[in-house]
Amino acid sequence: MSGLTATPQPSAARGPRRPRRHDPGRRDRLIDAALTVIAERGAAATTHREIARVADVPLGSMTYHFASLEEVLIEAFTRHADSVARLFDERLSAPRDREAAVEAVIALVSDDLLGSQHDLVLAVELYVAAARNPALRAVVQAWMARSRQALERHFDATTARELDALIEGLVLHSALSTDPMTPEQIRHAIERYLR
Amino acid sequence: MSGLTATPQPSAARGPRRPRRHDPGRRDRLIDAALTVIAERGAAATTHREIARVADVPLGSMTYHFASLEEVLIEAFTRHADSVARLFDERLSAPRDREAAVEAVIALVSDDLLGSQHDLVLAVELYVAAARNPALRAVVQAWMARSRQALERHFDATTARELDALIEGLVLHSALSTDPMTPEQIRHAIERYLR
DNA sequence: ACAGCATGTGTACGTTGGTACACATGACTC
DNA sequence: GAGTCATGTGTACCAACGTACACATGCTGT
Repeated sequence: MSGLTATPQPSAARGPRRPRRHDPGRRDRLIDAALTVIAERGAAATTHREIARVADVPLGSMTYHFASLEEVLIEAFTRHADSVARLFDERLSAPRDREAAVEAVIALVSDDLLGSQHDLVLAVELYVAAARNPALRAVVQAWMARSRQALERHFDATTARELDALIEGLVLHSALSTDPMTPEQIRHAIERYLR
Repeated sequence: MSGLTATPQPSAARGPRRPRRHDPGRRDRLIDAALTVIAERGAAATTHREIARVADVPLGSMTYHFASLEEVLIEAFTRHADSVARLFDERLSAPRDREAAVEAVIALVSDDLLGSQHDLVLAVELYVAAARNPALRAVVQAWMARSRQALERHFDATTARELDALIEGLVLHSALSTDPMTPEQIRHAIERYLR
């Protein structure tokens, strides 16, 4: 252990020697692993080592692919925001009239947003992280703008903004409550607002 | 520095020797300092040392007054939730009719909740922390229940719950937006919902 | 006045984390 | 088929942290 020449153990000391090589797309997998870790432990408790463990790559791989931990977080949250925004786009591109649009919003909240504790935690994690990181604040801005834009396919700008806020509140309260709102309650709230 | 007998420097080495003594209420001050640190750096980045620095007490004082860092966080968030809940109670105890109650809600959001970036960040920090800590989840539950109860002085239970969610969404979106909602916009959203 | 004990203080210890970096290797080019 | 270099890997270093703990001190009741 003199620091030089390292004696890399004769292939069967600790752990089953890692023969891994040629792993294209590893960077992508690392970003996905980062999202898993963020959802499980929180963004602030997310470490190079834990991401590497989840993705089953050596620690050194993290510093090779990312200049800093912050870069990992930004890429991960950007990917997450993109995928949720895509949900909004898809749900709201189908409806042809306002009534169908209302149903689409209800389905979006009940099925997509409330369906996944994972996504929900990621959203709140992003909000907190954004409170202190301008780059992440930009990610949140872009996400919100895209959501509103999707809603504006069917509602005027003011309604879209207010509805977006209502959705946020409903989802957040349901997520944190031991007694989350049922789909019927979600429907009631949204219909009452849009009536 | 042999570990024993400590040689406490002759009163003018590093820092102006600390003659402090007899500080009743220090525990309270530490909890307030903790809230300051949480708002500034985030709950996950809150450390014994930073709280002690802010409160201007030695590190050892933290471990004397609190069994663990988690205990500090729980006490701090509990205090915060209490003080916000008190705001709800006060704002909603005055109105004598529904119209006045609507005005009270608008004032509560515009003046109290949106007025302080500090409180707002604390709320989101609490939500994230609660996602992984059952004791904090209980704090959130109690807080939400109390808010709803205050609203139920003037609105039926369903309306109270939905209104509470709407308030949450409005506040959160405003907090994170580079283009926060104006008091007029807040009024519009709440009146539209309660109309 | 004095003993006892709650309160206050300084420092050490073991752990974990971000990052740096020297070295290894195999895919690709020509 | 050889050489180059992007990619991959192991480990070291230093800083920061939670916590433990030995020691100091003066308020308290008697």
